[in-house]
Amino acid sequence: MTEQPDRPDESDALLKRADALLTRMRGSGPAAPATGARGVPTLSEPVAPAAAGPAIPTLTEVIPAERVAAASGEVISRVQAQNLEHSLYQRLKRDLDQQITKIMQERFMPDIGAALDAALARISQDIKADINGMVRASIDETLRAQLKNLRVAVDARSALQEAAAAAPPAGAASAATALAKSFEPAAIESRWYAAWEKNGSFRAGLDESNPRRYCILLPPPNVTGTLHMGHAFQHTLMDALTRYHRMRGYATLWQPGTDHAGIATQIVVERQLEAEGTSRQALGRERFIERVWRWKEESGTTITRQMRRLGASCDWGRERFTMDEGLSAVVTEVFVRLHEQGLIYRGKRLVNWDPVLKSAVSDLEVESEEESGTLWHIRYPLASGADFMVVATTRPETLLGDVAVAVHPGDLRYLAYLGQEVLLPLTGRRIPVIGDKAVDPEFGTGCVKVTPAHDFNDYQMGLRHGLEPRSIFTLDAHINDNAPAAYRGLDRYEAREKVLADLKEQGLIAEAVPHKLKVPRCGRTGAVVEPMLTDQWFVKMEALAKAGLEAAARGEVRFVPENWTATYNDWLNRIQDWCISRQLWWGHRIPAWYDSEGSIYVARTRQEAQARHRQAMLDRVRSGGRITSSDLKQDEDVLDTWFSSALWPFSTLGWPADNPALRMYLPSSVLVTGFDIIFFWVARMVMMTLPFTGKVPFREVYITGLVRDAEGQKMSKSKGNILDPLDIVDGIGLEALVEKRTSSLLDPRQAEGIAAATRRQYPKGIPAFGTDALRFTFASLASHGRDIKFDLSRCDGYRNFCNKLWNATRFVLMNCEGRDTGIDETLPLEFSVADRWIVSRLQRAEAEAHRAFREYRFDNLARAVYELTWDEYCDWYVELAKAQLAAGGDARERATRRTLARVLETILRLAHPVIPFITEALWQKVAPLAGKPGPSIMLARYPEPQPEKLDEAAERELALLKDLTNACRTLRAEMNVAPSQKLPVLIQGDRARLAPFVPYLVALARLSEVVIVEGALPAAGAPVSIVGEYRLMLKIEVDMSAERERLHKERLRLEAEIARAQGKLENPAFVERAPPLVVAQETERLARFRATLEKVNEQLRQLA
RNA sequence: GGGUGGUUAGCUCAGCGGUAGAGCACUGUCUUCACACGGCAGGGGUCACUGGUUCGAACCCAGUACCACCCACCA
Repeated sequence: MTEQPDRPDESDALLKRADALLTRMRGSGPAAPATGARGVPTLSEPVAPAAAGPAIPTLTEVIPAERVAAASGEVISRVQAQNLEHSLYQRLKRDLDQQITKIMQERFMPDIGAALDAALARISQDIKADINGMVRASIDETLRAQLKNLRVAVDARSALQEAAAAAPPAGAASAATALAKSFEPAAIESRWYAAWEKNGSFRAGLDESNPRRYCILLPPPNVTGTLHMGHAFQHTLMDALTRYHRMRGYATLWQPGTDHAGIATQIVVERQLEAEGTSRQALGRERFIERVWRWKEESGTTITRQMRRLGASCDWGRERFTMDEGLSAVVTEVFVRLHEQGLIYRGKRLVNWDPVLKSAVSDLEVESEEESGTLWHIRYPLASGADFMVVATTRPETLLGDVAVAVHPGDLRYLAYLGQEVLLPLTGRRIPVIGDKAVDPEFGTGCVKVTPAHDFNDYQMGLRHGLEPRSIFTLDAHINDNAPAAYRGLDRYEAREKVLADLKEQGLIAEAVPHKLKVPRCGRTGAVVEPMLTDQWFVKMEALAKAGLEAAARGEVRFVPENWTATYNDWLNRIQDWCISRQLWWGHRIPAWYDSEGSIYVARTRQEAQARHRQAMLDRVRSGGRITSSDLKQDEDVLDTWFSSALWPFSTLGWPADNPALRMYLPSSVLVTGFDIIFFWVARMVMMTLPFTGKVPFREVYITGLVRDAEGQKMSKSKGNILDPLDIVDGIGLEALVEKRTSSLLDPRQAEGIAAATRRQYPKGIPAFGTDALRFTFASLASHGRDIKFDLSRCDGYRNFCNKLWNATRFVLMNCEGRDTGIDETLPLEFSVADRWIVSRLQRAEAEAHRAFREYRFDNLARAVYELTWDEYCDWYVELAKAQLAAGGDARERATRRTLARVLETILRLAHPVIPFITEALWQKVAPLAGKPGPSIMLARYPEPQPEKLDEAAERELALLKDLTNACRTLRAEMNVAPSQKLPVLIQGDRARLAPFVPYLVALARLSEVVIVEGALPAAGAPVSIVGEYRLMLKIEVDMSAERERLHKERLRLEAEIARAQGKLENPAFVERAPPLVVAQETERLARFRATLEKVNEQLRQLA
């Protein structure tokens, strides 16, 4: 540090002198002619490319021919391109450096002197900078041109595989094989998933002697569906949980399967038929169902194939489908039993009716959206002719079905009209005016038209007043014959127009005010739902719901996060009977048969129903009645899809037959799902599983957030904002992405906007991140109680993490393969503070991982693994290990290698549940070095924390070393010391304590020398630097925190004492005895405590 | 109308009584021999607002505003 040759003013002066020298030399020197026309540049002249002496080599000169050939024939990945660029860059740079040096040496007289040398150093820097720019530009341009010319591979996957094939085979048995420079996920993923599945690693544990059992039921996706981000997210969590417990030695089952998804699937197939110019009606029921089955066979494997790509470790051998024979039998069995218990009944009720689908739908399937409409005020003339009553309605067409006008019984305005009749306009019918408390006198006119057949409230009102509902709609929502002839056959909206026009003509519309109203639409078809009186099957919910509530209250079913319990309870408390019949064709046919008189026989089979019928007829014959034919007709309807889903927890386990799986895995451990199906599915599973098995279906329900897009919008195909998880895994080009997003829009006019937004958001398409990076991202986003705005840039970070892990492994392999990693326990080992420290940190991370799994805090799990791996292992331990290995010493090196290998091996196991592929591939190579070779990481044990290995002393020492190192680095920066220069440092402190760090400090902070002094600081101006305040700072920190803690404890103690004293005071018995004294004492103590606090605070302020 | 959650760096989010954090983005610098998908150094915050509790509040309490979502619906 005695000289600073790089100071600008000095070197400028040097430069001028050098220029002068050169100018003189150019005139007479012998070097000039040799360079010909190019001439010799002066040092202060800008270096133009053409004048830079040797021509810059062209790309083809530098790239080995075979690589160019390889690159032009195939699509290369981004990483490969970068690697290529990087190596090119390095090579060009090296060549240029050499050339520059050579030119400098040849052209300039060696005796110009040291001054010129310094100037040369600077000028060559400038030249380098320029050349760097040119090289970058040239490479960039060339690569871009090259990429443009590349043929787009027909099959992206095969290209990927080719690319992967070029890399050394991952996980090969030979420990000597080198890893590729960067992590390339594709090959690893396909190789290992196949291996796991083939080896039966996912199979359910059916050993009943194992008391630890873990089971997750996969919420069955639609059989013909495709994987979306929500699935990928939840499956990641389920897979992590399953892998974690499997590695901990639990008997595990992740039960997969698919759902027949009645409405959704039927609609899809109907659309196909429509495109073919036919229809389900034309085909007939039987052929239509055949057709659906065919479609299921075709596309039913898509989603399970996609799940495999994500590494889902389900037991595929146990895969079930809700329409399988076995599961269908369970559905029938349950239906029959519920019917026998009187919990299923058939009846004519007002239900939500989808006029497009022509089926009933449950309340849950109806979604209300606010739309603007009009509130019409319509005059109903009194029958007496004396006056009008003005009713307000948003649905004027339903007046054709009115059976009364209602007012609030206490409404003084209309008191006189109660009991009178009004003349229903357009129909001439006379209907009564009734009083009902449900009418809000404040709203509208305070008069309500009552249409029991087409409104749920009116239906209830009708029941209360004994009014007969009058249906005016056909099942496809056209006016029926109950209405005046003029309206018959009109669609409901045409009817509205005509009714309004006719009323207007008769002067019966008093007012029309704009009004916001909620329009109920079917969640599936989007059609406006019509309340309709029809015959349907229902499940009585009251008793079932009560049992469900009690199970949660007893804690047998626990929600995580807990606040969802309230949602669950709330719904069960207000539950209505469940309409389970659907007028569809695709689904479980209701096991009920009718005879010609309409008597119902619910039975498991037609034979059973017929037997039942014969018995009934026999009874009737005996009592002298008539008999009907035994030609029974089965109910045409099918069951709500959710009926079979509700049975999933036991139907998949082979119920009602007793078997090991049923005994071991009911109740299952946890259900992982979104809040959107708490009602549809979660609650119903509890209610249906309890009565039939006496068990709850699952002990815990982990409710995940919903995956939304980067703007927080729900992802949906019709909005064109979907991300396909596999596109993140494999990558996708911009054009393909745009095509995908705009192909299935509800409104094709949006296409342009969506295409533009997509191009803006992903100008280069999506690069391939690999499954592990995607899974890690999901895990890191999975905090509680929040929806997930999926942000691709998070993926970036975790892809980098995978690469970091990959390269850390490369480092360990380079240093440990073929060397002594301390597997032979008899050889001496000498562990350093650093070794003990990283082991201690590892222990903490392990404890954190277990806690995270217990609490379903996958974000904390991800963070623990990330920070341990990157911030501790890579940033510090590996660097420290380099110093240790360089320092030499058998026992020390052995201990270092042993620690390097074992900690890494443990990290891999720790991370495996989240990032299964990369950990498996790396583990194959690392495990032997750690003395734990095995066929698969899946069979290795998950690390259990060993508290005895926590080493707080080592952690404190390392913290000190980190601080020292950082202080030295800061010092370097502040003193502006060039990276190539070494810096001597003097540290004041405890010699015995600091001495062990010296080698580390020298290596980590690029010091040339560390001197530790005790006592006084050296004189000012000495050629050393001082990191003297250092120890003092630490001391303050420690003292402050200790003091705080002491005060806090003291305060808690005093507060407790005061609370006790107050408790005594409130106790009359005590007050009688000796109250005043105690209070005085406690108050005084409190005052003293406050004074102490004041004092300490003052001290703290001063210190700060 | 009832309920739940949210508001912290440019963006996405952790933190939930004790010196404001991460990833991405940004600035500078470095082709060093695990990693440029990297290292090192850095900039960037009245933790929505107002009160209260506390020695101390992003954190606890009360209220306000705004944003989501769920449930029930007034025709």
